[in-house]
Formats: sequence, C-alpha cells, structure tokens
Amino acid sequence: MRTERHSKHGAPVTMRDIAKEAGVSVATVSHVVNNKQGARIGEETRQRVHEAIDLLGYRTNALAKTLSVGSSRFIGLVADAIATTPFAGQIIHGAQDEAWKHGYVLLVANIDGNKAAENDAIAMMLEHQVRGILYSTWYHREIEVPESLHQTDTVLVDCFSTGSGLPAVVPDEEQGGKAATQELIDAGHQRIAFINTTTPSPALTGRLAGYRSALESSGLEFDASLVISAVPEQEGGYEVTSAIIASGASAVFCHNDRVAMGLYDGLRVRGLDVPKDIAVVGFDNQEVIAAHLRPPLTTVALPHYEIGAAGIRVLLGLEREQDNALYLINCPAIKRQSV
Amino acid sequence: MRTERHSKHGAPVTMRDIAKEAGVSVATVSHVVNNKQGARIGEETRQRVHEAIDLLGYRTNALAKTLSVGSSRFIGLVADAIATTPFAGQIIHGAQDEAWKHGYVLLVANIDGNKAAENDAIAMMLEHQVRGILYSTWYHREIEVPESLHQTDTVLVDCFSTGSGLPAVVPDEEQGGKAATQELIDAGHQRIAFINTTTPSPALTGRLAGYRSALESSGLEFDASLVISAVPEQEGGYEVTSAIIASGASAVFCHNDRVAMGLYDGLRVRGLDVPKDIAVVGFDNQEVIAAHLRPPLTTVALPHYEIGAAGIRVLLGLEREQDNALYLINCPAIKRQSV
DNA sequence: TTGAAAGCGCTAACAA
DNA sequence: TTGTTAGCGCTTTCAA
Repeated sequence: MRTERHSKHGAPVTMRDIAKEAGVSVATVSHVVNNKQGARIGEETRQRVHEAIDLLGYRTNALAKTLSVGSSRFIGLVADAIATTPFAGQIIHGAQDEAWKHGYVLLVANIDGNKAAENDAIAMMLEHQVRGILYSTWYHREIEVPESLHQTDTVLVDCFSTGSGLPAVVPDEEQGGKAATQELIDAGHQRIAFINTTTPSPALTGRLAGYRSALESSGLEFDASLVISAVPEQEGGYEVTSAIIASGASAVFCHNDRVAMGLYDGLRVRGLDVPKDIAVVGFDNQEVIAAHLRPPLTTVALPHYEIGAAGIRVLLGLEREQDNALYLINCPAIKRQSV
Repeated sequence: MRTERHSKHGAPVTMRDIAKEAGVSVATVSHVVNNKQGARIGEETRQRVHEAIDLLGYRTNALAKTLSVGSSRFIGLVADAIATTPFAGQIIHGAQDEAWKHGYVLLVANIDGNKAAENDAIAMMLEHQVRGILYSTWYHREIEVPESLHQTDTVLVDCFSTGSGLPAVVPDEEQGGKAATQELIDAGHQRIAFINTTTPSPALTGRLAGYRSALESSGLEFDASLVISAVPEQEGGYEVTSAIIASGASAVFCHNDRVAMGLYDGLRVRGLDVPKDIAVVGFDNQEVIAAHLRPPLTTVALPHYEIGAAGIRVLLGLEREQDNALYLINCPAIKRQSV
C-alpha cells in the first residue's frame, strides 16, 4: 500500500526523505535508484530503500539529475507548420518514438514562418541544454538556417541547406517518382502523362527525374508533351483534365494526391472511369484522400515518420555517415486500386 | 563582436565566468540578468556585466534556474494520435502558443493507444516537474483517466471523464450542429436531411440535438425519417446518396466533411448539382477536403487550436471557472459555396 | 558495503 | 550598491 505523501502539491519527496526513512545516506539511495554497478549494496539495505520509495512515493527529479550529471536528455524539435497537415505530426511522431528509445525527450516548438518565434524557440531550447536540435519543415525544400542553430548539433529534417554543412534527412524524390511511374509501366501502360507541380522545388525536379528514369529503364521514350504543369492542388488536377485526355495518355502520374483528387473529379464529370479508361497514381499518401477516393488511390508514400526517426538517429550519431551529409529516405509505393 | 566561447561543445559559459570577467559576484550577475527589482545595480556595473555576457556569449541554464527557484516552466501534453490528422497538430499548436505566452514550454508525448507508453510519458513528465499536464485526444470522446495523472494538475482536452473531477475542454457539439443546420435554414431550406454517424459519441448526440434545436427554433418540424446513419467516412456518405435523394430533402447536413465528400461523389454520379439541386454542409472544416471540393464546402469548424489554448488557460487558472468543470468551445460556421 | 562531502548553475536572503 | 552564503536535488569521488 502506497501513501503518495507528495500527492498533488506540498513538498515533493526527495532522496533525502527516502534516506531518512530507510536509515541510510542519500548516496546509498542514489546508488540503488540508479542500480549503480560500482557500488555493491547489501540486499537487505536495497530492500529497505525500495520499501521507503514505495511508501513515500518517490520519483526522481530529472532536472536536478541533469544539472548534476552535466548533460540533459532533451532534444529540441522546431517545426514550421504543425497544424496544417498531418505531415508535421508524423515527423514529430517518428522523432518522438526514436528519441524515446534512446532515453531522450522532445521539446517541441511550432513556429509559423515567424522568425522571431523561431529565434525564441531556439534560444529556449539552448537554455534547456538540449542535446541537439531537429529543424523541420512540412514539405521538402531548401531553407536558410537560422544563425543560432550553429550553437548546438543540429540536423535538418525534410529540408536542406547547401553550404551550411548541416546534415539533412530528406525523402528520395527521384526514387519516389520512379516508383510511381513504375507502377504504371508494370500495369502495361506505354503512354504515361505526368502532371507536375508549378512550384520550383526538389519535388518538381526530383519526381520528374524519377519519371524519366523509369521510362528510360523500360525503353519507353520520353515525350515532353506528356508532362503537364498544374498548381499542386485539387483545382490544378481538375483544370488539366482536358489536357490529359487530349494527350492520349492511358495513365497519369500526378504530382500529389490532391492533384489526383481533382483529376478524379474531372474524369468523372466526363464520364471516364479510373482505372479502366485512365489509370492514375498519386504521391504523398495523404490518408484522408488516397485511401478514400473511389477507387482508392495507388500512390507513393512520403515517409515522414521515418524521416523524423532518422533525424534523431543522425543527430545521435547512430546512422552510417553520408559523405555529402544528405540522408535520402525511401518513398515506397502504396498499391490501391487506381491502376 | 562576439566570441561565443562556448560554441558547439566545450564547457558552456556560466554565471561564474561572467562574474569573473566583469569583476563582480555571481549574485550581481544574476540580478542584472533577471532585471531584479529589489536590488539596484549601478549603471556602470550593469554595463560591465552586459559586456561580459556579450563577449563570452552567455546563456542562462534554465534547468539550474528551475532547480533553484523550485518550480519549473514545463507543461506536459500527451496526445493520442498526433500523426493521423491535422487535428492533434492544431491542439498542440494552440497549447504551444498559449503556454509560450505565459512563459511555459511544452513537453510533448505521443502515445498511440499504447498504455505502457502512456504511463512512461506521464512518468517522464512528472520527473521533469511539470506544472501540469494536458491530456488530449484527437476526437471528442469520453475516456478513462490514467491513475498517474492525479499526481499533478491535469486538464482533459477534447475529451472528458465524468466522475474524475478533472476539468475538460471540449467543442460545443450541440451549438455546432445548430450552426450547421441554421446555415441551411437561412438559405431557405425546409426539408433538411441529417447524415449522422453510426459511432456512439458526444458528436452523435450533440450534433443531433443541435439539428433538432435549430429546426425547432425556426418552427420546422422534426422528421425522424430525415436522419440517416452512415459510417463517418467518404464511403458512408457515398452509400447513403440514394437514401438522401429518396428522402426528398433539398439540403443535407453531413456529420463531417468526409461524409460530405462521399456524398458529393454520389451526387455527381447521378448528375445532381451542389448546391443547385441539393445544398450540403459538413462539419470539422478539414482543410484538404472542405476548402478544395467543388464547390468548396460550407462547414462548421472544430476549433482545435482554441481548445488547446483554452486547455492551457484552464490549467493555469486563467479561465473563468465553470462549476461543472466542463469548458465548451464554440464551433463557428465556415461559409463557402455548397449552400 | 556504506557514508561524507563537494559540486552542478542558479537564486535569494541577509550583510556589508 | 554589491557580495556572502546557504541551499535546490542529485551524482560521484574518496574514505571509512
């Protein structure tokens, strides 16, 4: 039976209390609590200490411990748009799990493009003696690194900054683009259109490169007229429907799931069936959309969870070092029924 | 020009270093750093201290401060599904901003229905001497509170637990349901169907109550045959399309945006136009969907950001106390073009 | 096998 | 106006 003397408020019970209760020194308590190797504690003493702990409801003070031991178990994670999509959430989740696994705790800060908030957040993390910082964005892009980040170990997550020298963990856009296209090729399509984004980004160039690479590997000729640009949203996909049809393609690789969603609409309005008349694959694997469209959308996953987790590993020096400091994470195809 | 002696590694510069450099005592440094009221420091001394700080690149150690001052600036936030939807992210964002405003930092832990992880997370927070804990779920429901939460101040966020005595911040489902229905009534509709969820939940009963209440306020009769149940997903909305049409309704209030999305599909397949043939309103204001459907969906927002922020305020005792410990947050209508 | 004591970086009386 | 001192809760030599 526990007493939990410290309950909600009132002075928390400390090691000293335990020592007194058990009739030993704090050093001894510390030793049994941490199961120290060096010091051998008598079985009987150990018992008494544990009993006192149970009785009084002791819980170690992580902050005091950190101060004493000199290094904290915090890792900071600054995210740029936690509330917009589930993507940032997945990064956090992955980082969280991996950090946890190694005994670290995440200090999360959201900053919506607000430079002042960003600096405050980083300062806060530094003041908390974080082991390092993960700087993440919710979509893959090049960024300019805040000066203060150089005061600790930092790894860029889902973003990069050439010349900063900071390690970066990003999705392998080219491999992803290739995987998407390959799905279509494997289903026998020869004339495959690609709706690319209009926004300059690693996704724009990377996925295009992947598309071409897949075509090439299969001996299919690249036809520039088959790549059509569209705003990377539902509206964009809807608007290029006619162009897609006019292109004579039997399949289309969409820059993302939202574009695919718009295209579905456009196709449906014209009485066309997916995948019978036209096969489509998306990119992102955005659950609400991809899994619930009719028919469910075959797509390529942006592995945000993995990216977050890998970020932690890189920070902790657990990942095999890449000489270019660029860690590419695989984007796997998710097969559903649109091909 | 700064030297940043502590740079990435190597012993960080402490108050003692500053004191030595400025030729004063640490107490003095502490006073100028914290801008203490009581102690008046000579302008010249203050200068010297600031210069030393700039020169050496000093940054306060928040952990040591906490230990000394006795109370930490941490607030724990345990979330149950941070990666699934943007909802959890919005809660975190709101909590984050509000906590920040009051000088607190968020310790975030994600636990996917994993009871063990949950206990670990709470223990971790307690060990870090959190000021309190926000326990949140990503959709409004009744939960069973983990025992350990009673060891600190906690507030339930987007969930509740009758009998636990814990304050809870939740969306006002009834008011939201009423707002949604009212949109339709205001547009002149008299025969309004309601696609409700099949999942027992505060949303099921609350939104229905709101629907009836709106009808009643406008002198419209409630017709049980107009409320149709469906799985709260795209598929559910699609499947009840025929039933909706058969009901003769000129407008429909969908349990959520996903259902509305499915209904849109069903309607389109049948050649029906929204809103000309049938007006529809959703619920949730799930950005990817609601804002990008054609036509954009009028809906009611689930104010997750506000809920997170209010949670912090309740925890810190900044919100006017509710006698039932239930804090209802308003769900505003978001007008777009489906009505 | 156990304990005493110093120290982590900072704050807060209280003196000077 | 500034410095001295005693902690905060814990770890860690070093002695006993």
